[in-house]
Amino acid sequence: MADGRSTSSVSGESLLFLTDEQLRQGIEAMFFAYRGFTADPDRILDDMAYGRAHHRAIHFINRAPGTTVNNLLAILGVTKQSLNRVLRTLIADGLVESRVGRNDKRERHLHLTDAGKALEQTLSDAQRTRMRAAYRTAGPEAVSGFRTVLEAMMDQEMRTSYIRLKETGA
Amino acid sequence: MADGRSTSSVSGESLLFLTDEQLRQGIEAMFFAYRGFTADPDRILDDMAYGRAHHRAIHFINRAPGTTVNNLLAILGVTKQSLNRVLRTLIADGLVESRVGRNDKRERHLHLTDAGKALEQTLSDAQRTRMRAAYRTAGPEAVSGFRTVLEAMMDQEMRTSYIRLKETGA
DNA sequence: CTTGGAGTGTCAACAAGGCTGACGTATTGT
DNA sequence: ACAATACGTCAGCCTTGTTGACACTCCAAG
Repeated sequence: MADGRSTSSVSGESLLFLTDEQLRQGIEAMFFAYRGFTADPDRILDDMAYGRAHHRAIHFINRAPGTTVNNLLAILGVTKQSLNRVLRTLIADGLVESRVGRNDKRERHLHLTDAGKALEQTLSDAQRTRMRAAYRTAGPEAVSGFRTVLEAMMDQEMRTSYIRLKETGA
Repeated sequence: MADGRSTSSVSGESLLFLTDEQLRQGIEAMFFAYRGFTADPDRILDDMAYGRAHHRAIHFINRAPGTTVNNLLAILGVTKQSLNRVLRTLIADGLVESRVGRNDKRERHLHLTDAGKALEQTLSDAQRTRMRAAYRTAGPEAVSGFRTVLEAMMDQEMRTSYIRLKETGA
């Protein structure tokens, strides 16, 4: 560590040294890339009365229709009060529908309305466009590596959520 | 788009189709991974009176010692009022030093004090530890792809900043 | 059937960290 | 001399996170 160096795994024939400099470049890449990643939906949301928190809620409700509030809470990693404020406006604006659970009537199952789906489409189109461009530029092998590193970077808890969603969608 | 499919670049012998599903998985991977990415320094900062904004300022001052306020503003992509609030506390707490420019006395050149460097080290150690673990798990080829995709995902402006920093450090 | 606890909603208060607008003060360059 | 630049600061606003407290519904166990 003091010499800014750390041993690493072997890659085929070459030994990889992970210097602090290499790691820092990765850190900065994440910082700058995340800014780009959120920029396009942010621009769209700015014109409306919504923010990034609304986007996240809409995204995951669309991804897992009928999900409960508690479930969404766990995925988003915020307090119910924070989520509720966002959810309330989305429901009031007719983008999200909250249905009382059939089996357990305490639970609320969340669904996007047609208007909600339309907004989701608009937002994720914008985000996917950038993603698609980046993927094409980088090429398939790079994309595979990209996903592998991101997965390794998640907390165990989040990795579980991520995998579950991934399998749901596939 | 309606069929959830979009053509892409050719990869050696195989044709890559970027389905909306694949893109969405990438989007979710970014979301979950970024949470992990910031989690460790956030925990440390929570115990002090600082937040993520302080971390960012400290990081880039350390990265480019003597940088001007305007320069930092451009890299961080915030207003001077936002940055100033953070900078003021860091200077008051003796972590950052602001020196009047030699050539142009309007400019303030920012440096970390010893205490500032110590905090920077603590924060980036935590972040690098996770990064190193992820890099090792994923392997060298994945790391290369990871970086390639992230670079392609940045805004042109940010890519320029990123590259400049990268060359500075190397 | 009562009661504890889980799931949910909501109110209040607060903090971090973005933003805009306006203004002041050096300093520099034309 | 004057305009532009670099910086600092005050005031006010927004979003989105936090705690704490409380109420309601409903399920399940005693």
